Amino acid sequence: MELDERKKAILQAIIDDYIVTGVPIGSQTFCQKYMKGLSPATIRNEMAGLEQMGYLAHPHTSAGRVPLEKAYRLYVDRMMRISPLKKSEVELICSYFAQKMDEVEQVISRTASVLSDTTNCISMVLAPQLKLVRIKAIQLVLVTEDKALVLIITDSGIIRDAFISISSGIDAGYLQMISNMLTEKLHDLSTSEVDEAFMEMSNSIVEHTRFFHSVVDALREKIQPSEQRDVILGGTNNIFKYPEYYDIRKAGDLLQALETKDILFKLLSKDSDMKFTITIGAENEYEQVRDCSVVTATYSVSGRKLGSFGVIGPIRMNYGKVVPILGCIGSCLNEMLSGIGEPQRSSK
Amino acid sequence: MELDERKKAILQAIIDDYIVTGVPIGSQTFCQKYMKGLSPATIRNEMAGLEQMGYLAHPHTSAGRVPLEKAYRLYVDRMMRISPLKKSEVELICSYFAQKMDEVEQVISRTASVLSDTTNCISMVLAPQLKLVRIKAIQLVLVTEDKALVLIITDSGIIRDAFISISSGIDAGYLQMISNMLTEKLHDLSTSEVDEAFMEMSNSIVEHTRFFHSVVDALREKIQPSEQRDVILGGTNNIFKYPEYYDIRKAGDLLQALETKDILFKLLSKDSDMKFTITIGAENEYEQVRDCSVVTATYSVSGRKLGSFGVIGPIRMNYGKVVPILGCIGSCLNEMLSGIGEPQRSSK
DNA sequence: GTTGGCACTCTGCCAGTATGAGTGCTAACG
DNA sequence: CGTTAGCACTCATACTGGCAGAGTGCCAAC
Repeated sequence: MELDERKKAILQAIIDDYIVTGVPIGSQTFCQKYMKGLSPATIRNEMAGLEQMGYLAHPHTSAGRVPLEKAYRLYVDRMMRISPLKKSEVELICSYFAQKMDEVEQVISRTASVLSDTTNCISMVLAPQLKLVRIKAIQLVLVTEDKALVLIITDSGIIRDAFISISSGIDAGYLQMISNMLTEKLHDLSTSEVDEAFMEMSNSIVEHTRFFHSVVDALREKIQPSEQRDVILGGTNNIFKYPEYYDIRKAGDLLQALETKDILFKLLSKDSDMKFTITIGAENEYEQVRDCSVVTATYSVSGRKLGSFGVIGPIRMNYGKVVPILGCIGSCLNEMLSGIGEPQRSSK
Repeated sequence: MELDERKKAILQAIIDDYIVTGVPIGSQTFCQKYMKGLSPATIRNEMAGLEQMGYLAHPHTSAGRVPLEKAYRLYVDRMMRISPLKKSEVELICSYFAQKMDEVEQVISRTASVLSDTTNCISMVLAPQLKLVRIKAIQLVLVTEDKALVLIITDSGIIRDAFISISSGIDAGYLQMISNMLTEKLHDLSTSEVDEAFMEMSNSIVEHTRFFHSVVDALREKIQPSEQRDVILGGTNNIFKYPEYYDIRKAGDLLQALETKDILFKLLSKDSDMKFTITIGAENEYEQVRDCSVVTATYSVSGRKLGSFGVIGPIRMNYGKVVPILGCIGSCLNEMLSGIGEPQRSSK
């Protein structure tokens, strides 16, 4: 059987309807709402065809039809109307970023909020991944007589800090010397190359090895990606808005699975060359999100991809709205982060 | 009617039972489980008395009895057996803190995890409140040519940092000068006194006022308590373990209410001179947690109260277990934080 | 190809009924 | 007088059959 134009139109209407109502639609209601020109019987025939082709199903004999994953796939690939956001929506999103934000963490957590608030889905954001940036400098600062701060300064504005304990007798001058040395050795290296550089160094430094090692350990730890630190989650309560999760066990299981962040990290780390990835239900690699859809996008600063973000929601999520929202938030992120990272014009 | 010894024993057994089962208990089952010596009829008489006194209720005529809040109040005040923790339980708790933790934030988030994991309740932790500590030093660090880091170093090991933008032309020496000046002026002030000190200073400093103001603003903001930053939440998924929250709306409403952190902050900020506070159901000041119980405790370092932590759970929570757990975690916290704050012995 | 008609199926809702858990009351017992 | 057995009563729960409504599939006619 062929998927002719009319079938396509019917399928699209069914999906559009199901996305907002969440209930199966029957031939009669369908005619009234979408195709007054045709009789229910005709629609029934067409629906039967679509069902045979694997696009639709009905939960039981006397129920209306619901779209299957194959239908959603077709929908997002070829039928979805990506309506540009309304001005008010864009303004709403921008307002989340209007506040002054100095630190990357703030931007990231703001992003999670705006994402979940505007899409009504669970949002996830992967913080900028250090492996993609280059080290600009290392700065050690004496804080108290037994404690120092290690600052890792990168070329994309991300700064990470770590406290280390020091034994007494180490003074600011010595710390500055170590800072200079580390900066010189590590300058312009990508963070994936530092381990090598450390190896090389440990041969040449013999003096003060204990102190040196504690600095290196701190650096290494902070540079490594960490699921717990790098993935943040937002709007988990949105799950309660969808009837498909009124079953408390389903809701609990999903939230439990997300809490470990393991899966989220993997979902967000998988890179693709697409601007957006949409993964529908069983297409998902991880069992725990097989009855969800996942939409992700990446953000970048001055052309370099730094991290990604996205939403998890029911399979009938409003793809046509989620996609432009991700787009808009992506641009905001880009702007915010380059604001933080790059030298700012001296305030006039 | 009098609350004689036998009535008390019966009431206690009913509460103990209800805490673990969560279902009303009838006279017959009660006899079999707890008082083989007496007949169900006798128990019925006693139960009727307890009901009249306001300790028990039955949901409908042919249901067993459930304890009322008045009963729980009596229970926690006078009948509860606070069993000391088993060795394995103490070890479990300690294991959460075994890992090396340099930063207060890490300790706090660890605390939330251990609390929720061991009590099966929702946990909340209030980070150390700066208003209770004294400033030891302010340190400005030049990070890049247009950005500096402001470090607030306190006498209890809490260090807070903030980035500020600077206009070019400010060098490390100048920053050091400002640092020294600020340290001198603010040294040994409690954070609630700094605003005054700022006022005083703004008169004497005329030069570089813009820069100076940005430092002061950053300081002020980081010192202020912030609900969003200072309260953290853990184990929200534990809510799904209790049948009383199988109603998805109740669960959603509670989680929604907690997410704003407003109430949590107030719950944890209310100080009392008790070691623990237990607030049962309607005793709670805030409507959103009126069908929960809240147990909180404070933690302190070297005798000074720094913050508090606690759990939110169903009214039938296992008070007898939660209390010693809070106690144990309190000691761990104390130890951890003084480890971070105080000068460490030079590693041998 | 489209449509009306019709028999069929299945869910959801309702009322009725049986069951069982648990109560309150009363009268009898030690 | 406290304790107990007996009994009538209440109410939630589960099951039943019946009925209405939504929707389908198929067939025959247009």
